[in-house]
Amino acid sequence: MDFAASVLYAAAQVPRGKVTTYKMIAEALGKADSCRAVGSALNKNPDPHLMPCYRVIRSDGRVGGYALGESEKIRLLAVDGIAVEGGRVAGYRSILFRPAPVKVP
DNA sequence: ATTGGGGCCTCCG
DNA sequence: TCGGAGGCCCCAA
Repeated sequence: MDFAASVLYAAAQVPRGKVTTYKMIAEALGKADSCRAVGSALNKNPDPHLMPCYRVIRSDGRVGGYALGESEKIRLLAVDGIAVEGGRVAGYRSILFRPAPVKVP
């Protein structure tokens, strides 16, 4: 399992109505300081519509970027019932989901 | 709140 | 093949 696939796998674990952060995913892969690389992987992900990477936000609560545009990301979050106000996810602290560690041999 | 520096991965020259 | 730049970032001043 390569890096990109691991990232997608971790992101896919996030249930509807919850969010996770780039950092958490990095940690789930055992590489806590590769958060930026995680963003890269999600950005180049093959199926933005099948892969809910919009549920991945920054650790400070800001939405971060999105391949299809930040506004689109916000819209998709709204569909999940997650409100974004002033560029930040409202009450993101209480809906954070930590993905299970991904074994990467 | 801002700013600067750092580490990880991928793509292009 | 090798090197450099950039990206859906993070943390400490």
